[in-house]
Amino acid sequence: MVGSLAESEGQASDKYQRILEAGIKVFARKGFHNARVSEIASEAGVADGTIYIYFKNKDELLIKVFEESLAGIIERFEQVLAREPDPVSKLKRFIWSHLELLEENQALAEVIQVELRSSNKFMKEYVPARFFEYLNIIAEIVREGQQAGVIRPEISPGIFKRALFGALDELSLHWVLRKKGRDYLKSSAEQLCEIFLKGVVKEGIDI
Amino acid sequence: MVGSLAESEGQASDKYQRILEAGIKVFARKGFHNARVSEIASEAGVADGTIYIYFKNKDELLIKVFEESLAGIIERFEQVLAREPDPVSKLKRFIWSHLELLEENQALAEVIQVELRSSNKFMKEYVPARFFEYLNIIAEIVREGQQAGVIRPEISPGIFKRALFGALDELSLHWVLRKKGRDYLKSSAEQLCEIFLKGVVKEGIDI
Amino acid sequence: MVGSLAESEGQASDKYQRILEAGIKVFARKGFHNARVSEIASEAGVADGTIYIYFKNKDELLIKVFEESLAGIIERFEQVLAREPDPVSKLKRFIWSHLELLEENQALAEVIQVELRSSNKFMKEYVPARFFEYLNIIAEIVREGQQAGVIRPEISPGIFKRALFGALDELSLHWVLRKKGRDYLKSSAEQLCEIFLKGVVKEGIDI
Amino acid sequence: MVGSLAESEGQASDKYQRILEAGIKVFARKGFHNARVSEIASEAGVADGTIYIYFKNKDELLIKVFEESLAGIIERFEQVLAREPDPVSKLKRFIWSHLELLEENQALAEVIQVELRSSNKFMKEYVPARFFEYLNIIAEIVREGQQAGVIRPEISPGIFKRALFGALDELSLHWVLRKKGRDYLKSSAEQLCEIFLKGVVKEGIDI
DNA sequence: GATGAATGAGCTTTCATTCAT
DNA sequence: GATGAATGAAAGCTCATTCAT
Repeated sequence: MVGSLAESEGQASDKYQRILEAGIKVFARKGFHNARVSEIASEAGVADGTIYIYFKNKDELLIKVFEESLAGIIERFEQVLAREPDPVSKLKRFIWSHLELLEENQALAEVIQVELRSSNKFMKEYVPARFFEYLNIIAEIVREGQQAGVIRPEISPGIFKRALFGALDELSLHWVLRKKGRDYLKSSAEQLCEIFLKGVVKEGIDI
Repeated sequence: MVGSLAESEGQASDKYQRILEAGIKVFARKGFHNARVSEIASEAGVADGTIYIYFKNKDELLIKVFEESLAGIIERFEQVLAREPDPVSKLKRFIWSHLELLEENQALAEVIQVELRSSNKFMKEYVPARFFEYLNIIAEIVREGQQAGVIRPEISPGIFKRALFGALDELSLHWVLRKKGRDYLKSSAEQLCEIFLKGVVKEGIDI
Repeated sequence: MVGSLAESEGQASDKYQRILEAGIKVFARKGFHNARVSEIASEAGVADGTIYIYFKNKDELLIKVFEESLAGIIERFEQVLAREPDPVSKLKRFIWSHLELLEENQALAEVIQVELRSSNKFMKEYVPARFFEYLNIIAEIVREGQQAGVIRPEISPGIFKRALFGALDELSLHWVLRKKGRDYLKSSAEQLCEIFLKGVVKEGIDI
Repeated sequence: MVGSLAESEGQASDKYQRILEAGIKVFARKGFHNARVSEIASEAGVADGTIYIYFKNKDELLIKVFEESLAGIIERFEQVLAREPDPVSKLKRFIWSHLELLEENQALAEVIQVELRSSNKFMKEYVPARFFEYLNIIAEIVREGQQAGVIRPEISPGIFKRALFGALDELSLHWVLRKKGRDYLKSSAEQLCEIFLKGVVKEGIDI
């Protein structure tokens, strides 16, 4: 009796957190539509009904999975980027960090890569505020670079942020789905730095 | 008799085509999982069961929607690109054409943008051959440019094609989901040409 | 044109017969409920719709399969039995012939064994007249035997006919379903003769 | 509170049993293929989905209906037969009991008579272990009788058990389907005892 | 008569959600 | 708060039957 109490009460009410993490795992494994609430519950070690105490429904759980995960990522990124001396290194660091993040945390990566897309669609009303925050890290670096005179002023930060994210996203997706190795992520990072910083056209060529 | 009947009925047995187009519309409107076979059927003006005469199941319909649509797009792109004199103009033309295509055909765009993703996931076994063909148009231009000496040899065509597609894709998604106006697409095209051809870093800055 | 006409008209309109035979095969192979009208059609080499020219519906086809098949069997049995000199040999011959018939014509056997049962049920209104005719062959032999003084008068022909048919049926079913060999049918025939003619109790034992 | 609630609800969670009994009724009424899961559910007073908590699917429900019902019957038969002094009376008692059982429980009878057949077919892989147990009660009596010297040694218990069951089965079917009265069952029992114990041929007649 | 493409009613099964305990 | 048995709506798919040719 004591033992079981200790066990069940063990981590106070971390149930919210546990469900969230179970959500990441199961959404990653099965995709949103194929994820079963009961599977998430059992992964989290709670009863099915318990999920509905902490989340309004399955959709909201997915949203929270994004939001909370991104919150952590954003915080971490801001710390990492603060250590970089200039906007150009920040941009490089962003690219590397985004891809490294995936490697460390594939389940979350799959949710963000794949489910964010399909959910964007069926949850049209949901505006992914955190995701915008994440994108704006990029835009902010660009603006900084423009102020510092190292990034061309004709570049639109709002479009650039999506272009870069899209590129990262597509390469990540390919890496996730096609089970590419570690080297593929490294090459991707190097190449993206080249492309987004210097472009592909040879210097001196008129375009 | 035959002729007039065929005419009044629509176009004889264009049912395959009609279902395909209804599929595009409904998948775009609802997403794959929320699209109801019965809705596709009624959109196509056929009975539910008729869909199963032409397609093995709902999954196969989605696949065919991609394959057939992309086949048309690829053909069209190859014609358009053939008219461009050099690899750099081809790359620009590709970017513009991709975005113009979306504008003309929003429903198809939504399916390709969003559903391709979520289906990639649950149809892991399906290898989207046509999509690879599409991507390879980009890679081919890069290779051409490298041979012609106008594109830097250190650029990997295989990674570049995904980076560019990802960027186009993300901007398109944003345009589709956030109902941005026509100008947004134009700016996107211009900016992407700048970014991917010349990079964002000011000339003369050491990186 | 000539060739195809010759072919299609080849056997005049034996289509009725062909469908009937296809019905036997497919009902035997799949059971009534799992038999597809289209499979019967293709087995018969006709179009699906053609079946509805010759038969009101699937149920009626099943009924006709029984009736027509039994008609042939009854005719054959009457010929065979007419050659037997006395009621007791007739009874023996009936048992042997019933089992031999199965061996020659397993598909029909399965239909009669299995589908007759389940169809009796869902087609409650249908009274299998031909089947009664078949059973009455047995009853008639018993009556003959009673008149000739070789069969005990206290035996009810109406109950005996069903008892014997049931026994034959059950052994046949076992043989059909469990893929027993030829010997099993021979032993069955021998044993049934023993049991139904002489009973199982040793002579002299009081019961 | 607990007790009274349990009482008012029926019998606590007898849902398994209730579904089983509803299954017997509906399978008997409609046959396996025409029985609707929703009808069984409403007959049992539960929701459609509840059936799938207790049974894997409709097929398994049918199997369980057999197995559980036969288990009860076999137990009852063994008790009844144990009270009979000798193999011959046991055989008589078996015949009477089988037919009496039907009378008491017509719905179950119909399922066993009719659906067992059609299911044997479509569930070829399912080996009706309980049914074999039931048959073996007969075989065992025969063996006992042979050891006791009251049943002829040339009778094969394995064939006899099927012959007797088939006869009982056919008469029962006729009784069930043709709505024969109580007397028909009595005559059937008497006649079967005569036939299976003493045969139909008059004593002294050479066969 | 013959065809076979088309129909659409109707089925089993799943699973998010509820609520009595 | 926590549970998990029960719910029941809803959807993909099948296939007997029809009917324009």
